[in-house]
Amino acid sequence: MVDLKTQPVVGDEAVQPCCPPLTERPLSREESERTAKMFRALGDPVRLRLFSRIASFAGGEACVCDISDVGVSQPTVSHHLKKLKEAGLLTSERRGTWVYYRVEPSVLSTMGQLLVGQR
Amino acid sequence: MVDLKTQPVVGDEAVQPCCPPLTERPLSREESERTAKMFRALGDPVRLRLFSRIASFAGGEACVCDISDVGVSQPTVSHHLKKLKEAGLLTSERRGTWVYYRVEPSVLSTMGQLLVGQR
DNA sequence: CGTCCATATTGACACACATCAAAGCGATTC
DNA sequence: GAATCGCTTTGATGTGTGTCAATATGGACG
Repeated sequence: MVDLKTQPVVGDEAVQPCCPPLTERPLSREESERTAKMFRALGDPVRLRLFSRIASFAGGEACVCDISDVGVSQPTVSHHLKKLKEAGLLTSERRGTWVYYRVEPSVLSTMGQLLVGQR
Repeated sequence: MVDLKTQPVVGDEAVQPCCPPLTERPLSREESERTAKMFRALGDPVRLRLFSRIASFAGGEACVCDISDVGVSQPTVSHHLKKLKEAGLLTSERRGTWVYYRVEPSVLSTMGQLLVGQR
């Protein structure tokens, strides 16, 4: 049911231990570019709802059809899912007719540490 | 002078616990609107650098002059600081000739909990 | 008062982006 | 193969936003 064989990286390029907490030292330009992309991806209400629906779905993944009733057209849903994927927040896999999205495992804790430091 | 548009988006824990972790349950439309505003504020590289510089500055606050060499013009810096303030992430205070910005205390942990749950 | 300094606001402009209808594509079923 | 379903891509459009130059504001100091 839940297949955890995939352990992809975050974003289109490989990501090292990302960044220290925002309170530790000023971000460099490159760090800020990379990090801003993730925050911006969650900076749209529709994307945030889609992300939250996937993250809280039973099994940790959701078919597009499970989450697409958020008040915008289906192409728009697809557009937002693509953006979340490009930001490295989601991964997707086609299984038969359906496409399943799941939250990239490392993302939540990485962004969390950026905000609050060591857990 | 009290500018209502600069009041924090996140409420105090007792008053209004903002939102549960994104993984707990799907966000409502209102919750997503409110929360997306904060993420969007950090979704620009320049703003993220400014925020990080303030957050990591000695004393927990910084004068605009301390942080404004981020590669854009002075009006643009001012514009970004205003946006961060409107999102509830920063507060500002004028002292003599200078204006000091500091991170709104509750913000980091609130956004952190949104991502990683209870600490 | 006048000048200088630090920051904010205004106005203009180019570009990014959210959105939808329509068309395309992959997989299943008949 | 044809029809259908689930989803993505394309193209068009209106709105949002990052940026700067110019200007305004507000305090400090002669």
